[in-house]
Amino acid sequence: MDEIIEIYKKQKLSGIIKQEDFLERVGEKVNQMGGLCDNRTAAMLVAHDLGAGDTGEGTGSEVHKVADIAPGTGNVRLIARVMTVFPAKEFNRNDGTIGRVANLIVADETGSIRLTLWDDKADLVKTGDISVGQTFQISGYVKEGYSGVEVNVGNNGVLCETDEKVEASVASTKISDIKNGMGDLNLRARVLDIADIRTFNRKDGSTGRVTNITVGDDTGKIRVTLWDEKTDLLSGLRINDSIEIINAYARENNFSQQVEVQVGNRTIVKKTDKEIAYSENFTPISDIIPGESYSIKGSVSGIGERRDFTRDDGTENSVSNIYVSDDTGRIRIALWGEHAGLIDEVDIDTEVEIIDAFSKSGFNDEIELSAGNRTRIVVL
DNA sequence: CCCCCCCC
Repeated sequence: MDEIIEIYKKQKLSGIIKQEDFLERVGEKVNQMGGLCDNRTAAMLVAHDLGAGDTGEGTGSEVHKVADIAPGTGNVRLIARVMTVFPAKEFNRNDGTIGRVANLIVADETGSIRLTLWDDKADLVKTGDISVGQTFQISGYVKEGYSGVEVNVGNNGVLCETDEKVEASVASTKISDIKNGMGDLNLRARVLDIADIRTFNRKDGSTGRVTNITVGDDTGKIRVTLWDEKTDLLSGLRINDSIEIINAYARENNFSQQVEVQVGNRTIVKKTDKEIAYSENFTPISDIIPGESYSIKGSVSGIGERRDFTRDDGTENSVSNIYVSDDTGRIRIALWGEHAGLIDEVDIDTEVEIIDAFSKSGFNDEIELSAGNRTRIVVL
């Protein structure tokens, strides 16, 4: 209580508010923050709310925007939403005490920045009092860290949850820059294809759900894998929607050897209004070599028959074939399953786009494309 | 952590 009164005096608040009212408001603040604020922090915040100019470290009246924070900014106050929480770590100080440190990524409408929390503030991560999606009033000091400018919040800093609504904007990675192993990945992209949801059994006996979407931006496209409850997002998605994927990670798929974006527990996927440019990269037919995925564009130059067959494993399927020609050559397309019906929709000379078909050396050692369930076909 | 590249 003494320290609250000390702040009351130090901030020369007697001309603004009665001491007892100040104490009451501090109490309200503590309750409002759900126990996340101590008395001293709450007192500084109330003082700030009352327009006090110097409430200690970083609590000057100006609220900084993330984009304005530079290495020389000094103490800052910001209001930002937690985008990522990294686990807290302990370390030994030279004086024999155990220090704690934790990192967050927070964002406001101007960008995102890393917060480094020390000791008591880092403990809030350990106790689960800080999680993705919460918005905080933050006061700390700016420092150049390992991965750029960051805000350090120590014992004199402030980290208080607030109800204030903050639009979070995070720098996005271009698809062509995505590398295996990347974390903390944010993308803005256009939905190009949406697959069905599949269920599978885990080794522990539980049932999982998984699905994929293909997304593109002006630098390329990538397969996105959504797990379990994240597959529910599909019901709200349509092809050509613009989406933001926040806090995803990139992993090479053991099966395809391609890097994919993984949408896990902590990843946020949401639609945006922003138009995202994407143009399909069509390969000239004569450049196709076996063992890759390609998109081609051309005119139908041959139409075969539909055939129903039984696979070795007993499942039924259908296949039909068309030929497609462009300026550089002609190729056979095997149309599997639902694509087999395409032969009824096209005539000779119909323009088509065959997107994401897999090339292989087929019948008579000729290169052909397989249009399977990862392939999208557009009839123009 | 899951999956196709199958037919004649």
